Amino acid sequence: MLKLSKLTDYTTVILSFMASNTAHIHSALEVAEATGIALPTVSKLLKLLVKAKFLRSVRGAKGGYNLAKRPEEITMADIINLMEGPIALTECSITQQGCGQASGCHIGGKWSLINRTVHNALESVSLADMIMPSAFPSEVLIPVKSLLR
Amino acid sequence: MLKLSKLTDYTTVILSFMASNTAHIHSALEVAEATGIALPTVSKLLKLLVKAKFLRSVRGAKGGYNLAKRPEEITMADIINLMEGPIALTECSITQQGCGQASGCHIGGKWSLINRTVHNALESVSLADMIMPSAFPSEVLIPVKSLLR
DNA sequence: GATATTGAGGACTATTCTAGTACTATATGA
DNA sequence: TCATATAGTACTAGAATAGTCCTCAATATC
Repeated sequence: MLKLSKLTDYTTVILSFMASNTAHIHSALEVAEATGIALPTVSKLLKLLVKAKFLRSVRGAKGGYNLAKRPEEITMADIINLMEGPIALTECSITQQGCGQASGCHIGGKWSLINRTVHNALESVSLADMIMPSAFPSEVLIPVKSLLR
Repeated sequence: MLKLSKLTDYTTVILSFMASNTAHIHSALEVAEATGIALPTVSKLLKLLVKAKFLRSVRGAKGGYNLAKRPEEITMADIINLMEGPIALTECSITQQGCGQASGCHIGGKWSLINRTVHNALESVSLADMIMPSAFPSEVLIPVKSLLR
Protein backbone atom coordinates (compact mmCIF):
# COMPACT_ATOMS: atom_id res chain seq x y z
CA MET A 1 0.00 0.00 0.00
CA LEU A 2 1.19 3.44 -0.89
CA LYS A 3 0.94 4.37 2.70
CA LEU A 4 1.23 7.12 5.21
CA SER A 5 2.71 6.32 8.58
CA LYS A 6 0.27 5.73 11.39
CA LEU A 7 1.47 8.91 13.04
CA THR A 8 0.50 10.95 9.99
CA ASP A 9 -2.88 9.33 10.08
CA TYR A 10 -3.27 10.14 13.77
CA THR A 11 -2.21 13.69 13.08
CA THR A 12 -5.00 14.25 10.59
CA VAL A 13 -7.48 12.81 13.04
CA ILE A 14 -6.20 15.04 15.82
CA LEU A 15 -6.18 18.16 13.68
CA SER A 16 -9.64 17.38 12.39
CA PHE A 17 -10.86 17.14 15.94
CA MET A 18 -9.26 20.45 16.84
CA ALA A 19 -10.71 22.06 13.72
CA SER A 20 -14.21 20.86 14.39
CA ASN A 21 -14.16 22.47 17.78
CA THR A 22 -12.17 25.68 17.71
CA ALA A 23 -14.06 27.47 20.48
CA HIS A 24 -12.00 26.43 23.49
CA ILE A 25 -8.66 24.79 24.16
CA HIS A 26 -8.30 21.04 24.57
CA SER A 27 -5.94 19.24 26.91
CA ALA A 28 -3.90 16.31 25.64
CA LEU A 29 -6.04 13.97 27.72
CA GLU A 30 -9.21 15.34 26.20
CA VAL A 31 -7.85 14.84 22.69
CA ALA A 32 -6.73 11.33 23.53
CA GLU A 33 -10.17 10.39 24.81
CA ALA A 34 -11.99 11.99 21.91
CA THR A 35 -9.85 10.32 19.27
CA GLY A 36 -9.16 6.98 20.91
CA ILE A 37 -5.40 7.37 20.45
CA ALA A 38 -3.12 6.55 23.40
CA LEU A 39 -2.26 9.56 25.54
CA PRO A 40 1.55 9.41 25.26
CA THR A 41 1.28 9.27 21.51
CA VAL A 42 -1.21 12.12 21.36
CA SER A 43 1.03 14.16 23.62
CA LYS A 44 4.02 13.57 21.40
CA LEU A 45 2.11 14.61 18.30
CA LEU A 46 0.61 17.70 19.90
CA LYS A 47 4.07 18.94 20.82
CA LEU A 48 5.20 18.37 17.28
CA LEU A 49 2.24 20.31 15.94
CA VAL A 50 3.00 23.25 18.20
CA LYS A 51 6.56 23.32 16.96
CA ALA A 52 5.25 23.33 13.41
CA LYS A 53 2.97 26.27 14.23
CA PHE A 54 -0.21 24.40 13.44
CA LEU A 55 -1.29 24.57 17.07
CA ARG A 56 -0.90 27.03 19.91
CA SER A 57 -0.32 25.74 23.41
CA VAL A 58 -1.15 27.08 26.85
CA ARG A 59 0.92 25.71 29.67
CA GLY A 60 -0.01 25.12 33.27
CA ALA A 61 -3.24 24.06 34.89
CA LYS A 62 -6.26 24.46 32.58
CA GLY A 63 -3.80 24.59 29.75
CA GLY A 64 -4.11 22.81 26.46
CA TYR A 65 -4.01 23.29 22.72
CA ASN A 66 -5.95 24.95 19.97
CA LEU A 67 -5.53 25.67 16.29
CA ALA A 68 -3.09 28.42 15.39
CA LYS A 69 -4.47 28.79 11.88
CA ARG A 70 -7.83 28.68 10.24
CA PRO A 71 -8.83 25.20 9.05
CA GLU A 72 -8.79 26.45 5.46
CA GLU A 73 -5.13 27.33 5.82
CA ILE A 74 -3.95 23.82 6.64
CA THR A 75 -3.84 21.41 3.72
CA MET A 76 -3.25 17.68 3.59
CA ALA A 77 -0.04 18.45 1.77
CA ASP A 78 1.09 20.57 4.74
CA ILE A 79 0.36 17.77 7.17
CA ILE A 80 2.09 15.11 5.13
CA ASN A 81 4.99 17.41 4.49
CA LEU A 82 5.42 17.94 8.21
CA MET A 83 5.17 14.31 9.18
CA GLU A 84 6.94 12.63 6.29
CA GLY A 85 8.97 15.30 4.63
CA PRO A 86 8.67 16.45 1.03
CA ILE A 87 6.05 14.62 -0.99
CA ALA A 88 8.00 12.43 -3.35
CA LEU A 89 7.42 8.86 -4.32
CA THR A 90 11.07 8.06 -5.03
CA GLU A 91 14.38 9.06 -3.50
CA CYS A 92 15.77 10.56 -6.65
CA SER A 93 12.86 12.93 -7.06
CA ILE A 94 13.84 14.98 -4.06
CA THR A 95 17.26 16.22 -5.02
CA GLN A 96 18.26 17.46 -8.43
CA GLN A 97 21.33 15.29 -8.49
CA GLY A 98 20.44 11.94 -10.03
CA CYS A 99 20.44 8.68 -8.13
CA GLY A 100 23.16 6.06 -7.92
CA GLN A 101 21.38 4.01 -10.54
CA ALA A 102 22.16 6.75 -13.03
CA SER A 103 23.29 4.42 -15.78
CA GLY A 104 20.08 2.43 -15.91
CA CYS A 105 17.52 5.03 -14.97
CA HIS A 106 16.12 7.51 -17.44
CA ILE A 107 12.79 8.17 -15.89
CA GLY A 108 13.54 10.87 -13.34
CA GLY A 109 11.59 13.56 -15.13
CA LYS A 110 8.43 11.51 -15.20
CA TRP A 111 8.54 10.91 -11.49
CA SER A 112 8.75 14.61 -10.88
CA LEU A 113 5.56 15.07 -12.85
CA ILE A 114 3.79 12.29 -11.01
CA ASN A 115 4.92 13.70 -7.69
CA ARG A 116 3.69 17.11 -8.60
CA THR A 117 0.33 15.66 -9.52
CA VAL A 118 0.01 13.85 -6.23
CA HIS A 119 1.13 16.95 -4.37
CA ASN A 120 -1.51 19.05 -6.09
CA ALA A 121 -4.15 16.53 -5.19
CA LEU A 122 -3.16 16.69 -1.54
CA GLU A 123 -2.82 20.46 -1.51
CA SER A 124 -6.32 20.89 -2.79
CA VAL A 125 -7.81 19.39 0.34
CA SER A 126 -7.78 21.45 3.53
CA LEU A 127 -8.72 20.62 7.09
CA ALA A 128 -11.91 22.58 6.52
CA ASP A 129 -12.76 20.16 3.73
CA MET A 130 -11.98 17.18 5.90
CA ILE A 131 -14.47 18.10 8.59
CA MET A 132 -17.23 19.10 6.24
CA PRO A 133 -19.93 16.43 5.98
CA SER A 134 -20.12 15.76 2.27
CA ALA A 135 -22.20 14.27 -0.43
CA PHE A 136 -20.24 11.64 -2.28
CA PRO A 137 -18.29 13.26 -5.07
CA SER A 138 -19.03 12.12 -8.57
CA GLU A 139 -15.82 11.91 -10.54
CA VAL A 140 -12.26 13.10 -10.49
CA LEU A 141 -10.44 13.55 -13.75
CA ILE A 142 -6.81 14.39 -14.03
CA PRO A 143 -5.19 15.37 -17.29
CA VAL A 144 -1.76 13.95 -16.63
CA LYS A 145 -1.31 11.68 -19.57
CA SER A 146 -2.11 14.46 -21.95
CA LEU A 147 0.79 16.42 -20.54
CA LEU A 148 3.33 13.67 -21.06
CA ARG A 149 4.90 14.06 -24.43
CA MET B 1 8.33 11.29 2.44
CA LEU B 2 5.24 9.76 0.99
CA LYS B 3 7.32 7.00 -0.37
CA LEU B 4 7.37 3.90 -2.45
CA SER B 5 9.56 1.03 -1.32
CA LYS B 6 12.90 0.67 -3.07
CA LEU B 7 11.68 -2.54 -4.64
CA THR B 8 8.80 -0.72 -6.29
CA ASP B 9 11.24 1.82 -7.57
CA TYR B 10 13.51 -0.91 -8.92
CA THR B 11 10.52 -2.54 -10.55
CA THR B 12 9.67 0.55 -12.55
CA VAL B 13 13.28 0.83 -13.64
CA ILE B 14 13.37 -2.81 -14.68
CA LEU B 15 10.07 -2.63 -16.53
CA SER B 16 11.13 0.56 -18.25
CA PHE B 17 14.26 -1.16 -19.44
CA MET B 18 12.28 -4.12 -20.73
CA ALA B 19 9.82 -1.79 -22.43
CA SER B 20 12.49 0.22 -24.15
CA ASN B 21 13.91 -2.91 -25.70
CA THR B 22 11.16 -5.35 -26.53
CA ALA B 23 12.84 -7.02 -29.49
CA HIS B 24 14.63 -9.87 -27.73
CA ILE B 25 14.58 -11.53 -24.35
CA HIS B 26 16.87 -10.43 -21.52
CA SER B 27 18.49 -12.65 -18.92
CA ALA B 28 18.43 -11.62 -15.28
CA LEU B 29 22.14 -10.89 -15.45
CA GLU B 30 21.68 -8.63 -18.44
CA VAL B 31 18.95 -6.68 -16.67
CA ALA B 32 21.08 -6.39 -13.56
CA GLU B 33 23.99 -4.97 -15.49
CA ALA B 34 21.85 -2.57 -17.49
CA THR B 35 20.05 -1.18 -14.46
CA GLY B 36 22.80 -1.29 -11.86
CA ILE B 37 20.64 -3.26 -9.43
CA ALA B 38 22.17 -6.28 -7.67
CA LEU B 39 21.54 -9.55 -9.44
CA PRO B 40 19.79 -11.44 -6.62
CA THR B 41 17.39 -8.57 -6.20
CA VAL B 42 16.73 -8.30 -9.91
CA SER B 43 16.15 -12.03 -10.05
CA LYS B 44 13.65 -11.88 -7.23
CA LEU B 45 11.73 -9.07 -8.87
CA LEU B 46 11.70 -10.69 -12.29
CA LYS B 47 10.13 -13.80 -10.84
CA LEU B 48 7.52 -11.68 -9.16
CA LEU B 49 6.76 -9.90 -12.41
CA VAL B 50 6.29 -13.19 -14.24
CA LYS B 51 3.85 -14.36 -11.62
CA ALA B 52 1.96 -11.09 -12.05
CA LYS B 53 1.81 -11.66 -15.83
CA PHE B 54 3.73 -8.49 -16.65
CA LEU B 55 6.60 -10.53 -18.03
CA ARG B 56 6.97 -13.80 -19.87
CA SER B 57 9.88 -16.09 -19.02
CA VAL B 58 11.86 -18.63 -21.00
CA ARG B 59 13.69 -21.22 -18.95
CA GLY B 60 16.91 -23.01 -19.67
CA ALA B 61 20.02 -21.94 -21.47
CA LYS B 62 19.51 -18.81 -23.60
CA GLY B 63 16.44 -18.17 -21.50
CA GLY B 64 15.35 -14.87 -20.05
CA TYR B 65 12.43 -12.48 -19.80
CA ASN B 66 10.43 -10.15 -21.96
CA LEU B 67 7.27 -8.07 -21.65
CA ALA B 68 4.01 -9.99 -21.75
CA LYS B 69 1.96 -6.87 -22.47
CA ARG B 70 2.34 -3.76 -24.53
CA PRO B 71 3.96 -0.87 -22.64
CA GLU B 72 0.73 1.11 -22.97
CA GLU B 73 -1.10 -1.59 -21.08
CA ILE B 74 0.98 -1.34 -17.90
CA THR B 75 0.30 1.69 -15.75
CA MET B 76 2.10 3.04 -12.71
CA ALA B 77 -1.01 2.18 -10.75
CA ASP B 78 -0.64 -1.46 -11.85
CA ILE B 79 2.97 -1.57 -10.76
CA ILE B 80 2.34 0.03 -7.39
CA ASN B 81 -0.68 -2.15 -6.87
CA LEU B 82 1.42 -5.24 -7.47
CA MET B 83 4.29 -4.21 -5.24
CA GLU B 84 2.50 -2.46 -2.42
CA GLY B 85 -1.08 -3.61 -2.60
CA PRO B 86 -4.12 -1.41 -3.13
CA ILE B 87 -3.36 2.28 -3.44
CA ALA B 88 -4.60 3.77 -0.21
CA LEU B 89 -2.97 6.29 2.05
CA THR B 90 -4.57 5.00 5.24
CA GLU B 91 -5.50 1.59 6.58
CA CYS B 92 -9.15 2.35 6.98
CA SER B 93 -9.55 3.35 3.36
CA ILE B 94 -9.05 -0.19 2.14
CA THR B 95 -11.88 -2.02 3.80
CA GLN B 96 -15.41 -0.75 4.12
CA GLN B 97 -15.56 -1.55 7.79
CA GLY B 98 -14.33 1.43 9.77
CA CYS B 99 -11.11 1.49 11.74
CA GLY B 100 -10.64 0.86 15.45
CA GLN B 101 -10.57 4.59 16.05
CA ALA B 102 -14.20 4.70 15.00
CA SER B 103 -15.33 6.97 17.80
CA GLY B 104 -12.93 9.76 16.98
CA CYS B 105 -12.62 9.49 13.24
CA HIS B 106 -15.15 10.99 10.90
CA ILE B 107 -12.99 11.55 7.89
CA GLY B 108 -13.07 8.21 6.15
CA GLY B 109 -15.03 9.45 3.16
CA LYS B 110 -12.55 12.19 2.41
CA TRP B 111 -9.65 9.78 2.38
CA SER B 112 -11.41 7.67 -0.16
CA LEU B 113 -11.66 10.70 -2.43
CA ILE B 114 -8.03 11.58 -1.96
CA ASN B 115 -7.01 8.02 -2.62
CA ARG B 116 -9.05 7.91 -5.75
CA THR B 117 -7.43 11.10 -6.95
CA VAL B 118 -3.97 9.72 -6.38
CA HIS B 119 -4.92 6.47 -8.03
CA ASN B 120 -6.18 8.29 -11.10
CA ALA B 121 -2.97 10.23 -11.31
CA LEU B 122 -0.95 7.04 -11.26
CA GLU B 123 -3.23 5.21 -13.64
CA SER B 124 -2.86 7.91 -16.23
CA VAL B 125 0.83 7.20 -16.66
CA SER B 126 1.84 4.03 -18.51
CA LEU B 127 5.19 2.41 -19.10
CA ALA B 128 5.04 3.78 -22.62
CA ASP B 129 4.87 7.27 -21.15
CA MET B 130 7.77 6.57 -18.84
CA ILE B 131 10.18 5.67 -21.59
CA MET B 132 9.17 8.47 -23.89
CA PRO B 133 11.70 11.33 -23.90
CA SER B 134 9.65 14.35 -23.00
CA ALA B 135 9.56 18.07 -22.98
CA PHE B 136 8.98 19.37 -19.49
CA PRO B 137 5.27 19.57 -18.85
CA SER B 138 3.84 22.94 -18.05
CA GLU B 139 1.21 22.64 -15.39
CA VAL B 140 -1.04 20.11 -13.77
CA LEU B 141 -4.36 21.19 -12.35
CA ILE B 142 -6.64 18.96 -10.43
CA PRO B 143 -10.20 19.89 -9.57
CA VAL B 144 -10.44 18.06 -6.29
CA LYS B 145 -11.41 20.81 -3.94
CA SER B 146 -14.28 21.84 -6.13
CA LEU B 147 -15.72 18.37 -5.71
CA LEU B 148 -15.63 18.39 -1.93
CA ARG B 149 -18.87 19.73 -0.59
C1' DG C 1 2.96 30.69 48.65
C1' DA C 2 1.93 25.70 48.25
C1' DT C 3 0.04 22.39 45.42
C1' DA C 4 -2.15 20.26 41.61
C1' DT C 5 -2.41 20.29 36.78
C1' DT C 6 -0.71 20.45 32.30
C1' DG C 7 2.69 21.14 28.59
C1' DA C 8 8.08 20.77 26.96
C1' DG C 9 11.72 18.10 25.88
C1' DG C 10 14.37 14.29 25.32
C1' DA C 11 15.84 9.42 25.84
C1' DC C 12 14.89 4.82 25.33
C1' DT C 13 12.87 0.27 23.77
C1' DA C 14 10.28 -3.08 21.35
C1' DT C 15 8.39 -4.34 17.24
C1' DT C 16 7.60 -4.47 12.55
C1' DC C 17 8.91 -4.00 7.92
C1' DT C 18 12.19 -4.01 4.19
C1' DA C 19 15.92 -5.36 1.61
C1' DG C 20 18.96 -8.43 0.42
C1' DT C 21 20.97 -13.22 0.25
C1' DA C 22 21.30 -18.19 -0.15
C1' DC C 23 20.01 -22.64 -1.43
C1' DT C 24 17.67 -26.28 -3.92
C1' DA C 25 14.82 -27.79 -7.75
C1' DT C 26 13.56 -27.62 -12.62
C1' DA C 27 13.86 -26.72 -17.53
C1' DT C 28 16.33 -26.33 -21.96
C1' DG C 29 19.88 -25.62 -25.60
C1' DA C 30 24.17 -27.25 -27.42
C1' DT D 1 25.12 -34.88 -20.27
C1' DC D 2 26.65 -30.56 -19.00
C1' DA D 3 26.32 -25.61 -18.76
C1' DT D 4 23.10 -22.07 -18.27
C1' DA D 5 19.11 -19.98 -16.78
C1' DT D 6 14.66 -19.54 -14.30
C1' DA D 7 11.31 -21.20 -10.12
C1' DG D 8 10.45 -21.30 -5.57
C1' DT D 9 11.23 -20.84 -0.79
C1' DA D 10 13.43 -19.78 3.45
C1' DC D 11 16.31 -17.01 6.14
C1' DT D 12 18.93 -12.93 8.15
C1' DA D 13 20.49 -8.32 9.09
C1' DG D 14 19.42 -3.76 9.35
C1' DA D 15 16.59 0.20 9.47
C1' DA D 16 12.55 2.60 10.37
C1' DT D 17 8.45 3.19 13.14
C1' DA D 18 5.62 3.37 16.99
C1' DG D 19 5.08 3.79 21.45
C1' DT D 20 6.46 4.68 26.37
C1' DC D 21 8.65 6.88 30.21
C1' DC D 22 10.90 10.28 32.94
C1' DT D 23 12.25 14.87 34.39
C1' DC D 24 11.71 19.83 34.01
C1' DA D 25 8.92 24.17 33.48
C1' DA D 26 4.80 27.01 33.70
C1' DT D 27 0.37 28.48 35.55
C1' DA D 28 -4.28 28.36 37.91
C1' DT D 29 -6.44 27.78 42.15
C1' DC D 30 -6.94 27.59 46.92
